Amino acid sequence: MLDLREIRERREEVEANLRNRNVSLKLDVLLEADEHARRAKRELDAVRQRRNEIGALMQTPLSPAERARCIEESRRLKEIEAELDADVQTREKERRDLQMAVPNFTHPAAPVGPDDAHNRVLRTVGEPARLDFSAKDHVELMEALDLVDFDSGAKVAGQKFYFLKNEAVLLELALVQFATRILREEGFTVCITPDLARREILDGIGFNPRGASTQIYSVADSELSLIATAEITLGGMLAGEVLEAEALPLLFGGISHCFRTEAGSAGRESRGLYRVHQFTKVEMFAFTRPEDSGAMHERIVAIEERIYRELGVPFRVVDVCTGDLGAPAYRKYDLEAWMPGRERWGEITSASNCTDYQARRLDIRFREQGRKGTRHVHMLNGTAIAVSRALIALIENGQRADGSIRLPACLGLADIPARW
RNA sequence: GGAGAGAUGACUGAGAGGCCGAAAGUGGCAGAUUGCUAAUCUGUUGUGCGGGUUACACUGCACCGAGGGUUCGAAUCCCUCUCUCUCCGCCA
Repeated sequence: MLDLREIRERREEVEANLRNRNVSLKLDVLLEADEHARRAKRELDAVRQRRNEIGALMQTPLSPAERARCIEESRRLKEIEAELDADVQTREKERRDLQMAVPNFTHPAAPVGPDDAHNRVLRTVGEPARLDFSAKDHVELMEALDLVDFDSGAKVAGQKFYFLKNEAVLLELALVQFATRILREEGFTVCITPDLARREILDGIGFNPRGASTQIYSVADSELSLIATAEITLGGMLAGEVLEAEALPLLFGGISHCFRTEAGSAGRESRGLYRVHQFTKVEMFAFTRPEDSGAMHERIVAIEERIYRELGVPFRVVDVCTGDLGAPAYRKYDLEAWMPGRERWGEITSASNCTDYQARRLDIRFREQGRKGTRHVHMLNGTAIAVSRALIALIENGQRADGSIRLPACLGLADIPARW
């Protein structure tokens, strides 16, 4: 959410940003709604003022007749107030809905373009292995090695659910531990978070739990939804709090399951584990002072790079273009691993600097000595390890001609032996 | 799941229909002072949204967990919800 005053004052900039991001939204409509809401509020305040005056009068000595007149007027105003109040409510809601649709500002260096074809590759680490045999994809490999069972997943929970089995289970646990260890080394406070969260928290982070195209599963008859990422719970942790400047930056790691409906993405790049309804993820989250978020963003990507370097997976770092940024992100870097089975790069992590966009909504501020008032913190998130995607990268890159899978030493696991 | 207690400003904690945006203390900020690393004294110190001003000043409304209700008037009374604590039950 952007500040309304800022939208008013930086109108040109906001409109240019909407174009760059390919968001069709009429700012006029919002500004008009804002005008209406403020006018309605002014009228309401005037009525309330009068009623307060009457209240004060009632405390002074009055004749019974005057008294009766006051009560009468106040009663009458009360009805008007109720009407005006309802009007203010609806107008403010209108305004808020529109305001929420305005995406964050964009880092000036982010590439401009409508879709991911315009993402900029910043650097490539490692090289796609040249295999002297024809590469299999992870589905083929994992089914042959009895590491995954999609059929049973579908039977029990539906398409795009799966049972992870045998060495793949150890692999998931090892990956989670590996990432957790690194995050602790890097100074993160590591948490296992709830897998569900309240609607207002989802909203604050920028996920919409309702609507036709929602990515979010909601629990019927409750305010709860299954989280799509621990970004939601970690960001929500400090909702409504005022932090001390000296306490910043605050770094949290979160281990959680992630649930996604993947509405509308059927068939697209969805083979095997690439796009599933549930997976495990270790997430990084940072709360910083505004002036520190740029450097923190670089640091988060550096940690992601460290993780995948140690895992020995070839990857590249991509600066995501304006049209492909989510609404809250000011700038976003993705890591894309080489996936031999698909013979292309596939997203394995994502690091976003959301500046104060989420903090304003969640009301997370900080106070510092010598400065009046409080400011909103900047919030950043990044993937340490999304297990399902990491499995694809590890298994496809680790495959050998004999059908066995080589695993990186840092996980402390033996290679997975061939079964045929 | 059952019974009870509670939620007040950055924090502790009073307030029990109008004199309460809210005592007092702590902390923060500004100043005074003192021969010694801090004490003492004085002042000041909430947030949001409006109006107003070049900018201040000034000013209106709202906010005492959230949402409703009663009342001319609610932090205070009633209802619902959320959360915290205590006890009992149940369970992993």
